[in-house]
Amino acid sequence: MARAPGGARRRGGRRDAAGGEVVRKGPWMAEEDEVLLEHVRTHGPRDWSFIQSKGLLPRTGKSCRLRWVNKLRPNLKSGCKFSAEEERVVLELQGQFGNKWARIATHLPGRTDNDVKNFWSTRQKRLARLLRAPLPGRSSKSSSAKAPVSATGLCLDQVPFEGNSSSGQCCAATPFMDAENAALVPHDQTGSVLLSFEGPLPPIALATDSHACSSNAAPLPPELPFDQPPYPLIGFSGMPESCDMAPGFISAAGAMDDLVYQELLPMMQPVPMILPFFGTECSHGDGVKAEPPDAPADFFDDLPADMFDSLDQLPPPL
DNA sequence: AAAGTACTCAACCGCTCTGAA
DNA sequence: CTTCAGAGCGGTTGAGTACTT
Repeated sequence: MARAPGGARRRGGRRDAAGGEVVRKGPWMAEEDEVLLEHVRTHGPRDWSFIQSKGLLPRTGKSCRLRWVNKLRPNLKSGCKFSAEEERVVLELQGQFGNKWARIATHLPGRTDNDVKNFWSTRQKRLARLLRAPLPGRSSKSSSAKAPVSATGLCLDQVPFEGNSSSGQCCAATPFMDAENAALVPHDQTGSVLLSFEGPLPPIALATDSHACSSNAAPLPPELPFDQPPYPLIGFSGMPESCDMAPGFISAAGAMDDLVYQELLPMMQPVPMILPFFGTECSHGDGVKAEPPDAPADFFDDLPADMFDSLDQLPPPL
């Protein structure tokens, strides 16, 4: 999806009285990248404002830094969709930290905070559309950013991300449940019927870059034992091993507010009960299409008999 | 094939944090 | 202690592309 660099863009850059560009904005050109890279080679990734003050580039220091961080920095997985494991990490860490994208990104080698932010934003938009409801209250700096969602508490964020990401060119498919199906399940069932995670999840282990398009993983942060193999995504014996699950479906009913539930109710009518996460896309290369919601008839016959043992009982209806 | 919609990505803005003077 | 500049971060926007109808 490469855009032609230097093309007209919404932000044209400030100009002086003579019309000459003082601060250039918009897409970066290859020559600008070269200058920026040269600066980093000689000075390191710092002194960004030096670039502007010395007239090396008609860009602000901020802009230079951003360009470096998001595009020019080595070891970036640019153009590579989030793998299932990466998605899982994002979901988990967002639950822990809230919208601390930079912090989350430190746990994802090759990913920038912008990547994570975009990923999350896309997910939220899709979710909002599915629920036919507006996104949760806009930023105001205090709401979303400061309110991490617990790993077990359901909020809109906890609804799984449907796998467009599974179509990534070089990363593993995302075997997420069919999000539309998820929306068809009453919230008290999505929470308890699926899986019930009580207590803290095990520490995140990073994807072993096996799906990653580039093997040049950045240094790992010290806080987490990334040298250990990833813990099982779900301690769930019945799961097909080929379908490692992202945790998006790990949802608990309790926190979903009644408003959302009321909005979901009409949608739930046509389908009595669907186990949402079984509408998975266990992609094996080509990707297997999710089961359509209206054709789950023999579906359960294929599942191990004991796979529901670990599931909670249905809670009493509201 | 065309139109509409959804998705992705790059880059901006404004605010906050941090360290030096 | 205060001020200020630079760096960093999160939110937002809109163009281009992909997908669906």
